[in-house]
Amino acid sequence: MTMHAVTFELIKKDHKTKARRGRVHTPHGSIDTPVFMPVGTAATVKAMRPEEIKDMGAHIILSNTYHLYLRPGHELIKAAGGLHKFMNWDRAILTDSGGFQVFSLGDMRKITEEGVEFRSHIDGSKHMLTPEKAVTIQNALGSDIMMAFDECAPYPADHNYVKNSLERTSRWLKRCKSAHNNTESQSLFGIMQGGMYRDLRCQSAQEIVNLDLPGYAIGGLSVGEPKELMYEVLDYATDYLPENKPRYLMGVGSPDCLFEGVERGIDMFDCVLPTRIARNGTAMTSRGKIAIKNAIHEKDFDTLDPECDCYTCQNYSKAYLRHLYKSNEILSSMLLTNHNLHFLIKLMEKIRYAIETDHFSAFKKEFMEKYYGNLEEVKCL
RNA sequence: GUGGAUAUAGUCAAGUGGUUAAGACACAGGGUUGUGGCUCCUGCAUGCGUGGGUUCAAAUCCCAUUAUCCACC
Repeated sequence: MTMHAVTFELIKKDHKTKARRGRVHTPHGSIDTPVFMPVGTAATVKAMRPEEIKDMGAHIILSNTYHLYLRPGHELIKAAGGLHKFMNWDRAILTDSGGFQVFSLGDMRKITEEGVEFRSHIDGSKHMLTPEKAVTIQNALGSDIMMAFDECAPYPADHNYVKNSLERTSRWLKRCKSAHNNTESQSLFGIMQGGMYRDLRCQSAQEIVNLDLPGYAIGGLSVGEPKELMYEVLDYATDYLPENKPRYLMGVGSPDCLFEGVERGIDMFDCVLPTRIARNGTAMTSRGKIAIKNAIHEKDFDTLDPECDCYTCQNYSKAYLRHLYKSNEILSSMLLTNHNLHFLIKLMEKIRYAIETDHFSAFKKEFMEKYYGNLEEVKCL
């Protein structure tokens, strides 16, 4: 039995669904699950100070291997005393491996058995990322949870391509595990691939679970496929993962997807959605999304969400927020980001409470009706 | 009063005889799911100060007129 820096405690299971209430323990504190993790790609959750994210109840945030490797460089962050110290965040950090960037940065890259050769999006310089390198970088960063270096297959992709890709990802995972030697302070999570194919999801799961890692992620979803298809994959994907380890659905963060994921046994989520749409003028509220730039809010002196107790909703009107957005003021991003993150983090708190008190399904129904107007339309999204 | 210049969308403007009048900003709507994002997409003048005329064809040429600006009396 390997000793892991990160451990999972399963506290309660929902009776009607696969939803679970748990707790992830890390060297930088514990995280109640299901949890939504704000994304701070470049060692900062855009427009937020660490204190703000803490105050709204976040206990873990994400950062990114690829981006920090290119700028400012992992050696510099190591010299600064590690990522926690560098960015003034003393709670848990999960770092993505750069596998997703290989997928999203598209063109200028070449995937081989050894790893991925790519060009920097910053200056065009040539680099090679391998499983070993991704681990080395994440070791230097000192994140609590390191993600395996994987290939996120695109959608659509044929069975043969996805099979080859997942098998290579499994081989890469073994290399990641071998390269990772400070298991007492950092934990490595594996990533399941397999696209939209059930047999491949099963195969991928078996291969990664064999390595007895402290946690497993489901990757390769939310890459452009219809939501219904993602739910279909999730229906069985979580069953292939061990019950006593945290399950992390990568890149998912719209409220409906969070509910659907939790319902299918997901414990951890991350997504740029709340922070990105905040910067682009959209707020998530208990009554659905609000595009603050719309003319209808010009003289609306009410707050974004009457049910919200975030800093923004305590102090500012929609008319003011609209003005800030239209004027391109920095405070617009700050206030809307604060609100959206607060909204999702509180939503997850409510979901955890609902699981604890055995009314998850009822809470889901209540929330969805209010957020999306009526449930019939949600299926069409 | 005389001479000159300019009048094209809410604003700044391209176009100087030939198919549905660039572009930018503003305005209006939409998108965004392991962040290459204070971003991307879409819409927005049947109309070129006004009235005539020339021409197969005029924002473009001609005449008149109005407004604004600049010089000089």
